[in-house]
Amino acid sequence: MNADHRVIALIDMDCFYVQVEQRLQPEFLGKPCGVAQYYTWKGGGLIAVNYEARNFGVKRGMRGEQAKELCPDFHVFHVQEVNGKANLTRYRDASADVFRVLNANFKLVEKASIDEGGKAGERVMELFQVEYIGQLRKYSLDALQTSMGEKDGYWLFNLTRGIETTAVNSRNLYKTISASKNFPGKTCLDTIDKIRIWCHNLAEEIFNRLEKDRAENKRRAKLLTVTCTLTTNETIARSCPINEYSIDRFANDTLKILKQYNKNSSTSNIYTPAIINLGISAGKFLDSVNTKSIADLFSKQTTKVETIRSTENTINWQEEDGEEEDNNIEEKVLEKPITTITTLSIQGDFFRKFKKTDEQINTQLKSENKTTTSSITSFFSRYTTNENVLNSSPNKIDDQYITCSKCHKSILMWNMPEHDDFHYAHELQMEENKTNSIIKTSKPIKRKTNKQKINNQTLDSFINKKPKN
DNA sequence: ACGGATCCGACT
DNA sequence: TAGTCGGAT
Ligand SMILES: Nc1ccn([C@H]2C[C@H](O)[C@@H](COP(=O)(O)OP(=O)(O)OP(=O)(O)O)O2)c(=O)n1
Ligand SMILES: [Mg+2]
Ligand SMILES: [Mg+2]
Repeated sequence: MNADHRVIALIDMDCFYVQVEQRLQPEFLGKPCGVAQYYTWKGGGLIAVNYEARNFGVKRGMRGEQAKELCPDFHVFHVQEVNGKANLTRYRDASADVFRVLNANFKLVEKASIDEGGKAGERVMELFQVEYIGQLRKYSLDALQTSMGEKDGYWLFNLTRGIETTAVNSRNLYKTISASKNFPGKTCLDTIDKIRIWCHNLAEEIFNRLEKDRAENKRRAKLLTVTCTLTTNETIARSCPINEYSIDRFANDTLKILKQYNKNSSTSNIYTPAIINLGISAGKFLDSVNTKSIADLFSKQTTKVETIRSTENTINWQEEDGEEEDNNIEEKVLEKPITTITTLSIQGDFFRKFKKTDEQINTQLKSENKTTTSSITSFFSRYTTNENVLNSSPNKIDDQYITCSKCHKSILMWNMPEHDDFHYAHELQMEENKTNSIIKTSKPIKRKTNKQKINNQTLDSFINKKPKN
């Protein structure tokens, strides 16, 4: 794909977790609701809020109780809990469903995280006193590089001229699998017994997710990282190798690491300073097919697991039993890690910021804008019922066709939103070509609003797939 | 007591 | 190159 002529579509589900719940309980469709984690502390913390509820001022991060004050009819869905910890499996699975559909229908799909806010965007706006990205064109490459650094300045210079050739990544696989939990206030983990239990709970969740990942993606995590925050407010992260997927091994390894920060006597059950956040993460995935042969191809790589310094001694990671007679515990053998993709950190932040700006612009452009919006259920049905959504073959019944007013082509009814988008994109392109040819005052970016939704049908009749969960 | 989770760059 | 830490979302 030539980066000069490519079209990148951005797909972002509306209030995703809420829709996942509504799909399971359709009686709440059209009602203000949100998804919260936990309950006992002020009705739980909201992590997703639908648009009906946003109209009442309900926001992510609010407590369920506060949402009820703002919106008496507000309904709270609660995240499933397993062993007293929020478990996001339902949403991960739903997300995987979305990506299965996307991957089956598009050549190149990249998972991104585009959100409002963003420090880099703010810094640029502040520094250069601009509101729109195009206004940056009045600054020289030199000026941009002086303020933003050589790399980011160059990127920005080209970006403002419509030049951005970064490849779209085709990978969607996560690089880490992690499970963590806060233990605020009185709930802090201040005894070995409590810590042991939570090491086990987190280990179990990680294990389950790793096993599923191994089956689906034919790879194995090689590194376990334990992260904890103590009441002293310091955060510590330590890693150890994963030799085998096992709940007990994960739990025991985690516990062993944590014990090294216990200032109390090792015979006491009291743990000081207490733990207010505990997390386990698995990463450094390696393909499990041909692992042996691949490992043999490269000379053995030795990786040092950082020594843990305390005033008295230096402790290194070591196996429980001495089977692995690697007495030089300073070094352990790990296979060569997979190559990681690097991207400029500024990119995501920058877009995030200007996305917000765009939304401000939207209010001015309301009347001429439209947006293609549909429910999550219609997303699945539409993109799974047709063999080839984008180029569906025209051997269908006549009354399913409509004539496009712009190009007078006969278009399958359910392809009309996409077809219409084509014209929309085309118009944008023409406009952009005009403004790009000459460097002059920039125009606000023309953008679709979220308000006027066409194709917002909640087409229950199209539902042919329901989750089991 | 604004949680759980993921990614990435800087630093060493 | 590997592990740790912190920032960002
Ligand atoms: N701080 C956050 C942000 C998001 N999410 C979860 C819940 C969201 O439903 C999902 C998708 O994130 P979005 O930022 O896309 O938010 P929504 O889809 O909920 O809302 P919008 O309609 O604005 O996209 O990720 C979360 O748990 N914590
Ligand atoms: Mg969003
Ligand atoms: Mg969304």
